[in-house]
Amino acid sequence: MSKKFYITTPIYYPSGNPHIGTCYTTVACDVIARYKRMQGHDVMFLTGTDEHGAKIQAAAEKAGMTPKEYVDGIVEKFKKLWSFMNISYDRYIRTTDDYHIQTVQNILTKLYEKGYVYKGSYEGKYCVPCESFWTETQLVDGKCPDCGREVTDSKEEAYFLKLSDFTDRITDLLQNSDYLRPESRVNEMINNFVKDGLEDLCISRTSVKWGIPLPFDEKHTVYVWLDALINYISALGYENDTYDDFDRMWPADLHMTAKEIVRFHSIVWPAMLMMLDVPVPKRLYGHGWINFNGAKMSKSLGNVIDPLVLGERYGVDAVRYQMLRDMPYGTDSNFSNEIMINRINSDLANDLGNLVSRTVAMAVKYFDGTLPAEKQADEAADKELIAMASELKDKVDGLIDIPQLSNALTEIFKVVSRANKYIDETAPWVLAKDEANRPRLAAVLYNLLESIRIISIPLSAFMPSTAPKIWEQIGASGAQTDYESCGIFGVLSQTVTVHKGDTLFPRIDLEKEIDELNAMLKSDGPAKKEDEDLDKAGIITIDDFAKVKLRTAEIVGCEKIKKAKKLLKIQLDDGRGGRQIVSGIAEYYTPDELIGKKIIFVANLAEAKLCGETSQGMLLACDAGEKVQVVFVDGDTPNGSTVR
RNA sequence: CGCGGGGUGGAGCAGGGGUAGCUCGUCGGGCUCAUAACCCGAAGGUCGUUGGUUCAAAUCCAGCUCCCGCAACCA
Repeated sequence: MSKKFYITTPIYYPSGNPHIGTCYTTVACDVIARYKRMQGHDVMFLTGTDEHGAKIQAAAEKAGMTPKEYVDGIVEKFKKLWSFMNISYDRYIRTTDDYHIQTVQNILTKLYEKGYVYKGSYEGKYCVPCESFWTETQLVDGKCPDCGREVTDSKEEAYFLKLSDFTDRITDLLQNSDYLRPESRVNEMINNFVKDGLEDLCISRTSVKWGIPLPFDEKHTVYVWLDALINYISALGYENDTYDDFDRMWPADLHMTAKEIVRFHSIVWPAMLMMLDVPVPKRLYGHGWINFNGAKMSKSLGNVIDPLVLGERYGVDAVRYQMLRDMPYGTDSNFSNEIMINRINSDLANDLGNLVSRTVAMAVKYFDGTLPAEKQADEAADKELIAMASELKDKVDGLIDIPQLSNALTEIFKVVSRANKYIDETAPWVLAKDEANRPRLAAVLYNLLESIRIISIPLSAFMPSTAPKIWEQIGASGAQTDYESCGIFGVLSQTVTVHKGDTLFPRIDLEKEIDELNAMLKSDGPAKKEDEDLDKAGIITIDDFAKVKLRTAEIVGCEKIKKAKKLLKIQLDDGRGGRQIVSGIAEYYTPDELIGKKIIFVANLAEAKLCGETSQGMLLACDAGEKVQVVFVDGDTPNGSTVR
């Protein structure tokens, strides 16, 4: 009987287009899913999109669409990308699907009846026009951060999830099981969120319309995170009639996520399941981020690399390979065009592609493509290669389970290297010079073809379209490409026929490629962003501008605020008795270099407190690339002069 | 003294008490089957810093320092 294996990606939030980070998570799941299928498991691979919430609502309004229309468009993009990346998901869930909504409502009813969801009140600052609650710290100048209007102290009734009852069980789950991996994340969660006792989670909003209504109080919609987490079981048919896989597939064998959402998956999710008396998933893996040229991946920096573009240029399998190969276990990885191209050239073109190419070429050249049955082994020469190839399956099996995909690839490529070395050691071109050596030459080529066959089987999970091309070239087919046959050396026919094929991975000209990619980045990077800025702000009138009172002042005192990384406390001589402002420029200026300088500041900005310090205004500064440049005033302008 | 992770040859990483290892790059050599690919060899490191434990520390402990996330604040 085959064992089941249920693996999930997070469901992605479609407020923008998919990027390489979501792509990594999904490809990693795909590799594991493919590998498990190959091993004969009954696999369910789930991905999807998380389509409710205020941000979607806002993005849709801006685009002049209904939320549903808006997400429909984005979902198409996700599905297109997954199809392009060869993602073999079995099911795609959308949180706007009826059956999911039904499950969420049923679960909430259950939790409510059990007393795990209770009505309380949410206290905070409320902005009436925006219908939004804000915490003290979110306020801007004590006003609504969205519209800038006054907020009032307000209480809103809200529903809470009684996480506080589960502190002990969650602590136990995190510390005494191997649920959360890598282990380094356990301390992070315990110290930050669990140690002092879990707090009940507010799980309903009246301000967000685009969400699932609470079945027992329709004024409220469900907090998106709760809605989202439930997808892992609603997609199996838990509390709905659309699917019927829950008993067979649950608990999940692996939830794959990126590290920033480990918190919800390691605390809220298992607690919810405990409340429902449903078993918790077997494992949660929080992988690191892909950093681009050392900086955090971000759209505002214009360094998002479009997986579609990369895939079109280098081939989908090459991109899949590089992402997985360079992501270490547990921590972040670096990405740059150079890293990617070097990886493709050295591993895929030089080592793997060339190995296949030279082996097949020799079989064609010396035997017209079909090996003779008569072979002559040389145990001393053949032993190591055969041993390494034969042991590969077990090694990769173990690493896939952990899951250390990068190390699995390393193991596979150790055999590739050994095979290349074997060619050098046996020097087939020398053997070919003497007819008497034909049986030995045939054995050498056979051993190489077998090694390639064995390598290509686990590799087929990572590079699903390359493996069949290899099989075609080395004359492997049917059961010779099965998972089981990967553990056996000597499966290919003794008189196998090879077929010379196209180059698997053409070498890439590094310099030329880098130039072209940089040119692409420039053409749709910062310029585009500026336009968006303007669009967003809209056109203002001279009267609007007149509301802002700008004045000059001299910096007479300046010091760092100790508890803050970015803040400087600045004393100004504004010609009217002085004032204090706080500015977030500590990373770019030292107090000494500012004292004595004249600057321009906003004089009629409402007072605010930052890290306990009062700020009575704001100095003008401009973004200068990565840095911030304060606007200084030359000459002997009197302090307090009006700027207009 | 907020919470975590990390500082190992030019770059990226592995190791986690007992001759410092891998990939890429560099230099030299070999080979000519192959995608200017492949194979061998060499150079290059006081394993961030100071002190401690130990017969022995990159590894354990303490202090310091720098980097990167998260959290609080870029008014």
